[in-house]
Amino acid sequence: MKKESISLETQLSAWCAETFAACFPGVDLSTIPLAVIPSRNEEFGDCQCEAAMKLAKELKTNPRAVAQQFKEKAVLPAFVEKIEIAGPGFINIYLKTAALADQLTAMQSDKKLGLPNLGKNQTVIIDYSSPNVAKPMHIGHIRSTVIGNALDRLYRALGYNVIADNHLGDWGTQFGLIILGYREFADAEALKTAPVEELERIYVKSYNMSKEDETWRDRAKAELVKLQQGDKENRALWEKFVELTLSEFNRIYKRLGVSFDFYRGESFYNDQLAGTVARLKKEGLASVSDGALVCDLEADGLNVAIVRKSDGGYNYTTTDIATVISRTAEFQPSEIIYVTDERQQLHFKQFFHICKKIGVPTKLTHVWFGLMRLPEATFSTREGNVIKLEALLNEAEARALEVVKTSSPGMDEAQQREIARAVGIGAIKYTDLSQNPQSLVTFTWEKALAMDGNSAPYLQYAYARIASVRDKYAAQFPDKNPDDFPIILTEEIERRLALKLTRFPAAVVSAASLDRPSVMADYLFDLSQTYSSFYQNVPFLKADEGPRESRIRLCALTAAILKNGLALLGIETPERI
RNA sequence: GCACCCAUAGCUCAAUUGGAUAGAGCAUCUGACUACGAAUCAGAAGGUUGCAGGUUCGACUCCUGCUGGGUGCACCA
Repeated sequence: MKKESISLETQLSAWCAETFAACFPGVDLSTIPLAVIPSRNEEFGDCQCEAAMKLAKELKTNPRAVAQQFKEKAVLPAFVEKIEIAGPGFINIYLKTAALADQLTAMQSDKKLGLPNLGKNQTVIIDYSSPNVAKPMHIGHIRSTVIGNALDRLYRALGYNVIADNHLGDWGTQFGLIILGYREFADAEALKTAPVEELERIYVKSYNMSKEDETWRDRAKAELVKLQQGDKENRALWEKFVELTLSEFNRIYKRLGVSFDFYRGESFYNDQLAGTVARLKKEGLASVSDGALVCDLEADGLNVAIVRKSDGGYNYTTTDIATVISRTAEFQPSEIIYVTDERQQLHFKQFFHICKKIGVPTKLTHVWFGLMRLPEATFSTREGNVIKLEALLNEAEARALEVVKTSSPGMDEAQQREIARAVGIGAIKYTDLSQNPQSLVTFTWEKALAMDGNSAPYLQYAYARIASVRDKYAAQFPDKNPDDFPIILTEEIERRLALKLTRFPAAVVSAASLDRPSVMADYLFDLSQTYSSFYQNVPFLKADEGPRESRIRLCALTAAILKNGLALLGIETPERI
């Protein structure tokens, strides 16, 4: 990587570490966080270092004195204007404005906008979306899909070799019920027009019958056994169910701009389950209890996990362990990330623990999010109060279309629709991505489809305005190239914008390493707010030559970051909205 | 009963993982379209961070105990 594309904070962190080492030669600094971070408050410089206070705690001395010692010893890097000691021992750093301009120039000449190649030669598997076959996707599925996809994009942007795997729920006891129900009361017409809905109807009906009718339950069980033993007819039916479901899911994924490298459902690992259990037994981790084979994790505070049912069948703990073993052998990933809702926390803790015990070296991460609820209650298929994902997408596009029509009445209809699609889908995604997911979410249409304030359309609007400025500039000054002029930061708002622009790479790194797309969304919104203020308060096209070109360049870099940053969240940026 | 999670402005959420005066958006109020797109901007108002203790230079953040809500806890995934 080119040296100038390393963020200023990264360089300053290294500089601080060196200076502290010089001040305190005998002291072990390895455990002290020495990083330089963006200032928490703009009035206290551009960046700050809190290490003096942390170090003072370690040394049991006065933090201000430590900071003072640092300041006396410090030889300022060329791009630093000055440093100041403040408060209990903050080291506030002021950057030279010219250095900021240089940093922007370097970013602009880099196709990756300064993103580091952190993931070189590392494979990360992201397991997300993972819906069940024969059940329509509803609004509860969107979070895993959208968050997982954003992580996918973030890791890829940082150079990781990402494998996106859709671990479909395509195997299990429900298929006995569905096969039986299908034979008895499938509606051929409904199966054509709305296949997954019909499969679900069949399942629900069959399930309810099994609860009341023992004979029915036994027949379903028999169908399941036949399927598991490879019976041709049942196998063909199962394949048909999977195919019908997938084709419908793919239609939704396409609308969402989501794609996977693999669709390896649970069935893919089916023939590895017996071996997995054998391995657990061999390692002495499994024991028989009430006829079932279990891993007792009581000692680690993780209850008991069943790995083979008393009827000899396997359950999802076993499947998940087998999946990890298989993935590790095939891809040697450095990490596997799972994106699911919070209800599965215990399950993941259990099987991560077991994997560790059998010596799986891979880092396993569970990214969980709060359950989606309706204002009245938790929604469930049985209650019949689910909102289907497609209905949500349709509604989003319809509402966006209304807005587009009123604000751009002259546009032809096809373009209006295309924009409404990007804006509507973007709004939905952003709603899920812009908040820390670890709290339960109450679904409201109003919130899901927010179009102003902290929302995707706000960011898209900022982008479209820049695109418009760019085109107007090109039309008015066809013989000029802004890049032939230097970036000069004279207005305070220009400097503030510049500082935020330089922090794009750090935002991406942070979002990925915390597995929180919301960090990226926060950054982009903050950037957009600063840009909007710049836009509203400083003339571009009417400015004198020089400042004019410099501002056009700031606009261009902002546009590039908005476009790329939103792309990392899977959100499109139309040139006109 | 045990475990995990959540509680911040009227509402929806932030707070760089222990830092300086807790910040945004919506809603409310006041201003700004004969400058580049008003899906915008400038400003005002809004807080005992659920409660009570504790740890320390410093707590929304960590510890203990409560209150209220959510979710799990043996053959569904």
